[in-house]
Amino acid sequence: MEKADRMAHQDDSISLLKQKGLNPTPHRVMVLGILGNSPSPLSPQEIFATLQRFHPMNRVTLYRILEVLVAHGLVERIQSGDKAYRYGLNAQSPHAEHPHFYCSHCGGIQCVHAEGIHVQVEDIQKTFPGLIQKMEIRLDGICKNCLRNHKQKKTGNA
Amino acid sequence: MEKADRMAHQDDSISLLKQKGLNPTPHRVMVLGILGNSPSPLSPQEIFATLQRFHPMNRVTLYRILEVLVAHGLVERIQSGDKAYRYGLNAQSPHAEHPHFYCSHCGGIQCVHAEGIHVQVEDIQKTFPGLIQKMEIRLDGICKNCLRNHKQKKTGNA
DNA sequence: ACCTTTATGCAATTCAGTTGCATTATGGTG
DNA sequence: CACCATAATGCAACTGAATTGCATAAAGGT
Repeated sequence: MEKADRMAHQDDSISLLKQKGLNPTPHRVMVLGILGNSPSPLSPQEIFATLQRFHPMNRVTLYRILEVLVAHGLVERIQSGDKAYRYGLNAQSPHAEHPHFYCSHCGGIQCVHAEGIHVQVEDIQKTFPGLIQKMEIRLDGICKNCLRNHKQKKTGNA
Repeated sequence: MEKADRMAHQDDSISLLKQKGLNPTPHRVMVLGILGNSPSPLSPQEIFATLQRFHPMNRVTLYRILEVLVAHGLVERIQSGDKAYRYGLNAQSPHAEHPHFYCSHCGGIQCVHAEGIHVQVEDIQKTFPGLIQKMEIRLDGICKNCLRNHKQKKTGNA
């Protein structure tokens, strides 16, 4: 990646943080930058590993930064399908509700952009006594890559 | 609950286990019975606590039994919204896809039976390169009870 | 510079879940 | 019945993610 691009991304992160009244510390900028550069949500471990390469930081600090970013709406947190959260940038535009696909083989997560998914939360809310704040649709299965790699080996039952 | 009911449930559990070729051990029958009596999915901790009252067993044994039950399709495992799984009986009839509601305040889970939820997995599958095996819709929010308790605090009503 | 607040680091802890291995049923065969 | 094989359970120790408490460093305001 060109240096100018990185700088631009950094500026983006900085202004995002400032918009939310958050101190744009180097650590926060880095975390936000990593999330912004990723096409899919990342686990804290993945973020942590990426950080180690250029900008090592304490695990706890990462958790706390993610916590702050989520609390201020800069980052979305979704169920991963195993036992951990994944983090990704919140779209600035009204966040289009889309399913996430979780590969039970490699543990990877993908965003699924599909028409035909129109769940009317409002309709549910009409009859549901609690307060619905968020909806998450998760698809479980085997991703394209694992499917391909698996086809030859796959023999017999599991 | 009447003794006859309990016995009937026990018989149910036993025959379910036998149907799947599983040894209907007392522990397994107990776990299945607890799940069958619960209107909503339970965490291993909740199941464990219930077991302690009449039928104490080792944590590990519970985990292993749940594992076996899930593997044989007797029990469904869903994401809880915090970090743990919840377990519930699989409906014998073709399991109607329904959302689960997760209360971020008390951590409770409820099944939501709502019309107006018609996600066409088949439509997604047409354009999605991976293999979709399962879909989960999770609603997050505040449940009726927590909502009420929360209002009471705010308004001072008792 | 001084002090307060904020951000980060480090060590220790929690908690769910898992693994390895010993022990106890259970079932089948001679 | 004795004997062995297997399945089921228990116990202890371990893992890995996440959290907490407290110490230290950095940033901001007067």
